[in-house]
Amino acid sequence: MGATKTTHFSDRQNKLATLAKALGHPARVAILEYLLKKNACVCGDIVKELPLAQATVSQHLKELKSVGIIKGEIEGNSVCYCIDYAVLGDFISIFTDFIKEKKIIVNCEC
Amino acid sequence: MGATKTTHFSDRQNKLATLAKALGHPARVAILEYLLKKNACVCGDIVKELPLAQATVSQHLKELKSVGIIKGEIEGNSVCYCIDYAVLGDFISIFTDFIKEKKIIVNCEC
DNA sequence: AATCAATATCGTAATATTGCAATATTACAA
DNA sequence: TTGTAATATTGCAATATTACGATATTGATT
Repeated sequence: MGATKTTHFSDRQNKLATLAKALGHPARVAILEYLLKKNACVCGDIVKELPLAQATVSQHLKELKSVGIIKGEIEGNSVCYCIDYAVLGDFISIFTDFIKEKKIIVNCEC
Repeated sequence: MGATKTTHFSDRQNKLATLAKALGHPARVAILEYLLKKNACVCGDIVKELPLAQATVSQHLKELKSVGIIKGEIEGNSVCYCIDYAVLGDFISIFTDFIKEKKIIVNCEC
């Protein structure tokens, strides 16, 4: 085994899990944090910002890109990354929905 | 390698990553969803609810417990799980803060 | 005490993730 | 066109995760 069983879960559950997983590494949190602050920036700046090798950062960027939460645009020699706010917004609303199902009056029976 | 480098990231980044990671599996999303709906329930019910073997569910519960987002209380020979709303609330506020740093006027320069 | 039911833990196989050096690729500059 | 700077990709080693059968543990029941 080792592979996640996704087929038996709902699309919504899988989607939330996939996006949460993308946030599930401090380097990727740091990348997003930086992009949220700068709004957009060149890959090289991200590499300089992080305590990881260029190859590793590139891999994390790829992962964030594959989930759709960021996008990169080639600018001559370099690549400018920015957050895809549509996807991030989607994530936030799924997460918000998820949380909203909770009963307001918190009264754990156990 | 294979181990995440946490030392060079901030506590806040690591915390957010850790909690996001806990949500990064559809089974754990499903467990939390169920607990949010039921407010509290016995382990056996969760096992019945999920398309996974008892041992696997137990492992996922352990992971959620280790992050603190749920807690289990022994009730005779069964265990009643519920969400720790303090921790979940903490998570939500960290996430909200994280998001709030974004510039409202979204205008990607790339 | 013996058994049963519920849950946790162990052991292990399959797969995924993390990290990096080395190398490839690409666009620009000289 | 040769070189250089910026990114991406490849290949690989170390470690983590996922999944589950088997077994242990614990409380309840007989």
